[in-house]
Amino acid sequence: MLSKKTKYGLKALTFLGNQKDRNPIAIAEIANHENISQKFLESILLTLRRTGYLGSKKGKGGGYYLIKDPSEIPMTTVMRVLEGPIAMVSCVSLNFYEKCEDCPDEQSCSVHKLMLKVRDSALDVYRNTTLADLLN
Amino acid sequence: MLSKKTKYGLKALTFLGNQKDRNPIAIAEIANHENISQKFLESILLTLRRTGYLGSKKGKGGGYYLIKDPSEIPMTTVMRVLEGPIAMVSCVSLNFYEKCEDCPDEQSCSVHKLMLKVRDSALDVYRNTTLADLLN
DNA sequence: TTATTAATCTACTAAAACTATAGGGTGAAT
DNA sequence: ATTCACCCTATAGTTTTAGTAGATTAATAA
Repeated sequence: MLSKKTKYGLKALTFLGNQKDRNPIAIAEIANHENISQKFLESILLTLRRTGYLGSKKGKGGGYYLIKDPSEIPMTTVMRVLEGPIAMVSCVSLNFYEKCEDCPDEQSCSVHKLMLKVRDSALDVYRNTTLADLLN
Repeated sequence: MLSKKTKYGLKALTFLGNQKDRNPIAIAEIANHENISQKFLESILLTLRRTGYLGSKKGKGGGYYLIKDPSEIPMTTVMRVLEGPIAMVSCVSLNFYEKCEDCPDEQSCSVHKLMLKVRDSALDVYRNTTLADLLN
């Protein structure tokens, strides 16, 4: 299951991407429009800012805005930042590889074989989809 | 992340599929060979039996054995039984569809769009992989 | 200039849900 | 009598999803 964190993060990015200009938009407005718990969204937007997708402005009239062009925001990194590793098992993870403790031989492991395929297919989707593809 | 339930279930199915004959194999032996908590594996094998993949025999010399040919066990149903819906969001699930409460319009929802692609690609893998493909 | 207001930032806490596992008893097959 | 699957329950641990309280920053009104 996709975590709400990822779901909310994607919706927020989309909402910001759909704006005409890039003026700051308050958390409250995004949360309201997308039916998201404001405090939860706050922490999500913070991590998206730290990743380099969003800029923020404090004080009155402040809020969040897209820093990059939507076509330069690939789902690969968005998913990694919000949801974590794309691989369902660490032994097939590109960025977070770890050997399975219980598994003596990766090559002959059925879980490894299957999850490798699944990872490749998911990666294919994420690599070929940017935020721009999800906008209206 | 793939749950250990699914991981263990797959390993058990593979272990049984790799046997020469179809004699019953005790839970303890499978658990031992695959480094699995025996009690946990017990409940997993039970659900696999109820799904119709495994048969069991009680008493001395008892255990579990494959009922179907490995080529007739598609990963689609194995994953659904062990891991749950293949879709990461219920609004793109074939077998467990549910409308998102927060989302007013599915067609314009970015999460929906993305997860539809991911589901299709995962489904493609699972549908084209049977237990036979994972054996040695 | 000063006070007020509106917003992000930070950290801590808490409730709820889910995961993984353990324990003990029952009953069937040998 | 023994060996196994079967079934039910409980529980520790982890993750998710928030909520609370306050600090910080910036714009604006007095």
